[in-house]
Amino acid sequence: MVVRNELTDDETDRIFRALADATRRDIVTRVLRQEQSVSALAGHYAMSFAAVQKHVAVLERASLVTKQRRGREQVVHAEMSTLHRAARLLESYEELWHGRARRIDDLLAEEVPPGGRGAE
Amino acid sequence: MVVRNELTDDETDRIFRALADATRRDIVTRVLRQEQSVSALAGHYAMSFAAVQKHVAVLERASLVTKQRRGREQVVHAEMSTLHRAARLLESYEELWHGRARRIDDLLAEEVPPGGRGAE
DNA sequence: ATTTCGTACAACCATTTGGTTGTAGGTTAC
DNA sequence: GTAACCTACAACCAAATGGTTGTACGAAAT
Repeated sequence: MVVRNELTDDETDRIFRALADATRRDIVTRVLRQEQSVSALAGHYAMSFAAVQKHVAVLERASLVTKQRRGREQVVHAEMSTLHRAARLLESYEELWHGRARRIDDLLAEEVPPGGRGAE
Repeated sequence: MVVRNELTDDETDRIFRALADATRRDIVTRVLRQEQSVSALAGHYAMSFAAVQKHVAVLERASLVTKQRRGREQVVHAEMSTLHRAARLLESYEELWHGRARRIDDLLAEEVPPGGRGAE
């Protein structure tokens, strides 16, 4: 299987949206430590089983977790590669910022290249 | 000023939710490269000025950017520390995974002697 | 002074989200 | 077989999201 290292906008949307909820982040940390069935996960939260199931589904659509049947249980485990790629994306933002100092030198040297307004 | 290195659930919610939109991520990368006024930013997108203004407000509430008045413009610049802390959070998930075979309890028992790793 | 520019904000709308309950199907246990 | 358990999914609801237009106000340019 070919593993692209870059994320599409949609994939990134789903990943960050999935991580933008404390319950889902908690689910992620739990299954990072140890994979668990959906109902085992549900036992930890003060909400219905169906609600937890939905949260898992959101994480699954974001490829942050996968499910695997085992008997009558569905075992949830973390998908590290996705988490890693999200981390790399944020790190690339940091790199972008660190490269900003160089750009400022250029600006000072050149003082606003002509035609700066139009493009893109 | 004391800079907590950990994020509350609410802060983390806001950060990831803010990043879960392609337009807002693009705004972040633009102001990471170079700070820009809100209207300059708005010029880059096929949506109303008010919509862009709202996106900036979402990023601002997440502390991913700050605004600074300059003349009649409001200049948006990136808040690296927040981006960095989000990146660190994801990295801590990765560390969690790498250490998952070990007993976490031992780590917790030993960690953080009072005053140990406070300010940054 | 008047106009123009950049911003702020309210009101409105369609869609999505995060929760609920209820129903149904497949597995394991008795 | 029957009961109990785990999961799936639909229907429903309140609240949040992402967009719009319109109005208003301060700063700058004329």
